[in-house]
Amino acid sequence: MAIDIDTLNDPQREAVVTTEGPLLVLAGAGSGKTRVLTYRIANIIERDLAAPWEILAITFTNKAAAEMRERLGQLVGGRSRGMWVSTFHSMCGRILRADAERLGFTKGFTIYDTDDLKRLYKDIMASLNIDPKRFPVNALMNRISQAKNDLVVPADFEASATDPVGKQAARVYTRLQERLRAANAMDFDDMLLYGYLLLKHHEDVRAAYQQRFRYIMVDEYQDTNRAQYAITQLLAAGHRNIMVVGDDDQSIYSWRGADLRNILEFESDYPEARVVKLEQNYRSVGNILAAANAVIANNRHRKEKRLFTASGDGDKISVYLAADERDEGRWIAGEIEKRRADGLSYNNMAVFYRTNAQSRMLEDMLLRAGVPYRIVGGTKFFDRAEIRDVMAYLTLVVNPADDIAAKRVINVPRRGIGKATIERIDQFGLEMSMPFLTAAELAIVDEEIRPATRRAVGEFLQVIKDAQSYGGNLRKIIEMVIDKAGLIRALEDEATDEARGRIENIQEFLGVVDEFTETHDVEDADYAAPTAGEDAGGEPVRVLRGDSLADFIEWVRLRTDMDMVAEDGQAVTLMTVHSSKGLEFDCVWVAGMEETLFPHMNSVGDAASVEEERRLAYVAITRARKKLYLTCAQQRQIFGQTHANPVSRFIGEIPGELRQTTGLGSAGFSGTGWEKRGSRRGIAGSGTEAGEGRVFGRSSASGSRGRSFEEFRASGGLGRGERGAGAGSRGGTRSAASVTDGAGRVRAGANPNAGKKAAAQATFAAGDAVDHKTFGRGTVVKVDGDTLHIKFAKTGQTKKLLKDYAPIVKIG
DNA sequence: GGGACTTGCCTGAAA
DNA sequence: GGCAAGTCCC
Repeated sequence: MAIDIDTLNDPQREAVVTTEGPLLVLAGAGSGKTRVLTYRIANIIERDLAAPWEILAITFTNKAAAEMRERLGQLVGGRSRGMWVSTFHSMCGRILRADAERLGFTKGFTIYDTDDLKRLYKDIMASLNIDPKRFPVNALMNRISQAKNDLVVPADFEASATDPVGKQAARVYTRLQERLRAANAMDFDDMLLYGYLLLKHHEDVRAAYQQRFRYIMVDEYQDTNRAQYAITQLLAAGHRNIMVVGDDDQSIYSWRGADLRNILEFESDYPEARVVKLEQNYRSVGNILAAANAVIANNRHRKEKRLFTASGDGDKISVYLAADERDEGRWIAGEIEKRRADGLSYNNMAVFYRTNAQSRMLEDMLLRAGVPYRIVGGTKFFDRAEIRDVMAYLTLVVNPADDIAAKRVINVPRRGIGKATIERIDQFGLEMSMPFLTAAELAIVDEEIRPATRRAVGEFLQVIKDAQSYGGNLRKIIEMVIDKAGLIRALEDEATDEARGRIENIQEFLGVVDEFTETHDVEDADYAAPTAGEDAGGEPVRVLRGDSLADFIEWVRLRTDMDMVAEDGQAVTLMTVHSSKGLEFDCVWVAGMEETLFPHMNSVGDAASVEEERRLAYVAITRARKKLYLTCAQQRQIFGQTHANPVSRFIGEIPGELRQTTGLGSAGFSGTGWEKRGSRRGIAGSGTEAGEGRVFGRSSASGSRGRSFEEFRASGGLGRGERGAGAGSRGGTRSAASVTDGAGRVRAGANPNAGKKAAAQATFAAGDAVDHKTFGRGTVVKVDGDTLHIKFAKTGQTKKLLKDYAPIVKIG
């Protein structure tokens, strides 16, 4: 298929056809960045400027890489085969596997994720007698991670660390790298660090990749850290055909090492660089774009841009002042149903929040209103204990030196191998400098250990050995390991709902195995060019084969739940603002627009952090195509404490004529009786009781630029046509968001026939089957006013629950 | 060795 | 308030 360059605007076209030399593309939100990237690659291919394997496109997430690959497939079909479209980490993984020996690793090295790494840290800290109370694990981990991202090796770190934490970190860092190497393992940061060191110190390797990659493209360049920057520099030094794409206004990851200098100084790194600005926004209506522009204009440190759009103004931005987070969630649910009634699909709607803790109440309210939703992030599939257990077994098959994996599962499922035995083996292994697994082998003949325990150790080792010598295909090997280890059997014996859930997860994991096999067919590899370390012009190297256990493990390690956001069915998307980057929806709700929440309290007080929060707000606003809603709550429970915080400064930064405010006593708020309950509670964080017992905005954020609810309303925050504030309509009035039926019971969600699964209605009768968030399935035995008597299947106990507060859903 | 109880934590989160 | 890790106790 030919690409049609005429459909691009001028700067877009310039970026596409500028193939030679360094190119910086400053791509504003919604300016068609991905299109430019894919068209540019397609253009290179179509004009035969390079073979596919001479092109490298780097993204930050697997999801982004997969999307790009798909869009490229549509543009150039099979000619994208062999192209490296990958994340920094998987690219480094590939480079490192090919020459692992040069750095003292073998090709089968394991990648440790944060959880594995933490175990190792604790281990090391114990052996170095470092008190985790004085030096928290997380602090040391952060410090060392930062060092790795800055390409500081242990020796350099030691020399520069003068503060107490730094000194301890230096000890840990040195030992950590030794232990990782002994376990033939790397953490995520090491992949970049060692990737860099390999290229830096092995000239033949560097030269091979420098020659190979004629064209290099890096997406989201504003998010690169120093290590990624340095790797990019090295790789691009050959042909200097380096294109980076980014938007400094969307840099929201400085806390994980992203360095804005990388993009701001691109032009001094490459003086001959061409710079293209994409400023036409094709996503949002005028009012939304104007709001975004107005907010971001308050940042002092940024490259000046003027985003514009050709589309009309569209609706004003709706601001809703809720009484509390419950009201906020319910209002959002109501508005969602209204938009749904207008004919908009749930898939085009999303609710964002600043912190994950906010999702609970929003979920609860959507559930009650019967609004189907899906959550991005949160509990991660691959982080579940049962999945990690399976992965640990598989890892041991490929890398028996992986002590963390061995210690994790030697007694999973329970085999009667206790702490004492594990410590004994571990100690012995450390003394003899042998892997834990080898030490365990010797423990079988250790007379000091009980015979039954020794037998159990033998059984455990046998599982690994059997798998190592097993010849079947990938799925068969994995099934065999699960079977021989008895993982599912042990769960079956538990016979609880939770255990059944875990079994389902393991089965789903097998589905993931199939997915891997399907998406990594053997042919793919035939298109890859030789890597360094192979004879030049030799056999094409096979990378990621569909049937290799080691490849499967790496693939799993480098992927996350972001990749698993299935598009099945109709549902509203719930996620943090951070995870919304790169996405877009017709309608967007941003909840919790209050000082101390957004901007977050940890950021106020530091100008640079506030600017990052503002960029975050900018990202949130620019996700919306047609309609944007911002909500805030007058009071809110955070970690069990009630807080009353002023309206977010970011709302104030949107010009008044662009927004329309409702809430707090207006028709969107009433008739449920919540407010009575809520008002009985005290309000923390403000020692002041204002008139009528209401305390507005006198809490933790005093002195900030956010405005209290009263100020906000008094200052004309409520525009024309808005319902009056405090109009005395509290209680008893019908509203769109909640309907009171004849019996005084409340049904959340005004759209009764929105046919969705698990439609929750807050009306219960005896005999109803319900599902409780923690207690599981149960049956309503009796309804006593607001109190439900529910008998739970799991425990057999009957509990009294308040229908409006308990996390229960009617099912069936 | 394993279950019950207590403590401490808590922004965001890719690979 | 909720969760996970650590500690205690049988």
